[in-house]
Amino acid sequence: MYLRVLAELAGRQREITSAELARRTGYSSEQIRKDFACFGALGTRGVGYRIDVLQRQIRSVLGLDRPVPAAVIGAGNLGTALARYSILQDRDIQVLALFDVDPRRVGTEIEGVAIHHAEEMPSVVRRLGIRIAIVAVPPPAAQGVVDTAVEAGITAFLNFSPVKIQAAEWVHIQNIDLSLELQSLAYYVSARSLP
Amino acid sequence: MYLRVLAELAGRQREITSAELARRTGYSSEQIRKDFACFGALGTRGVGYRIDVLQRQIRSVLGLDRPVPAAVIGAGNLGTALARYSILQDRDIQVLALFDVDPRRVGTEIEGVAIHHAEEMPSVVRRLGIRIAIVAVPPPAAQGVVDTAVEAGITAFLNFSPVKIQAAEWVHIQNIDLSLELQSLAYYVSARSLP
DNA sequence: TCTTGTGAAATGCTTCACAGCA
DNA sequence: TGCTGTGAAGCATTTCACAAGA
Repeated sequence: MYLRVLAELAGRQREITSAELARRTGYSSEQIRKDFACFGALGTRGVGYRIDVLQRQIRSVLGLDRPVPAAVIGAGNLGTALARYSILQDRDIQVLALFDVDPRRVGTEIEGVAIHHAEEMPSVVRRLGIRIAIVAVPPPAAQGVVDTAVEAGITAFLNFSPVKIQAAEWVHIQNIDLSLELQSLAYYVSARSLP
Repeated sequence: MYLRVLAELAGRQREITSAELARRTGYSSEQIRKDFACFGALGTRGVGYRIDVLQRQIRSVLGLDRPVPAAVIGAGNLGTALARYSILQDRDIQVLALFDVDPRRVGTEIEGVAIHHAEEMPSVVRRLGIRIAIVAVPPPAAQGVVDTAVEAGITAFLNFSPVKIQAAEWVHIQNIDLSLELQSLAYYVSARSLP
């Protein structure tokens, strides 16, 4: 979030105060100063933080100082949409491959990125240096593709399947559960008691 | 999450203990008992909670005791995929309409659900009783479509645009920021220091 | 004078421990 | 005996308040 706000400001000014960042992000200024202190960024009292230094430092902490090769597993509706989204929007995470098991999809491409058969994962992952996988397969297939991907050397996952995936503790799995998000929305619908 | 686990168990058994739910969800048993106490569910000491009572009670608290009509705003790649996903997967949240401004899309349909022009939002929302909107439009358009939707009477949003949306405090906006999720993944990629 | 950097206080959340009931 | 229900304790996070430095 800091990177996003800083990118907007980068051309216009050289420094930014924690108070101004607070206004733009919605976090408190103390929180921001604590965060920055935590990853070693230091500001100038009476002035603020240098934007370019901050950007470099945050990128370095997040591991975004070079592009990170990624793959999308599952080239159905959601997988395809996510691939398009990531390819076009994100410069830091580069989607270099898709995987699927459907022979009608394998061999085609999305925005110039090839769809490989899931069995080719080990070789393709190694060849392209892929480090991140976005999982968008049907729930019953999720555990299996993650197992395969872990064996191929991937340790970071963004999982869209609504299932709890088991993996070694050094594997990071970040879940986005659309069903859960949708259902929890119902709670906030006002006037539920109306006819 | 409780509903998902309970649905799996519903046929097989009548009661469930907080300890067993803890095993299946990953939350602690005390947490679960506190949650259940909080929304008025009560179990039987020595036995556990009745699954059917629990389901009814959770649905009632969440406002899922009847289907909730919803719409998807933005029928691009992501919007279309989300619509398909919601229509097919979710029985509690019913996507009854899509909205877009592109005349090539307006008038067509996705899985039998019509794509309307965004200008028709007020009348369509009123006619179909829509209470939830899933926002999947380009960032610059997000604030505008939310304003329109709020005026049409929608108070709950699931926003996929990477922008902070301003709205009255009685409007609930839940954000899913794919860029942020992706970028934060980079942090968990192991061996960042390798060549 | 303005803003950082940070211990201390306050607040919120989770876990513990056990009384109470079927 | 087994499991719920819940105050109390422990732990974590956030906010406050202010000293220190440009």
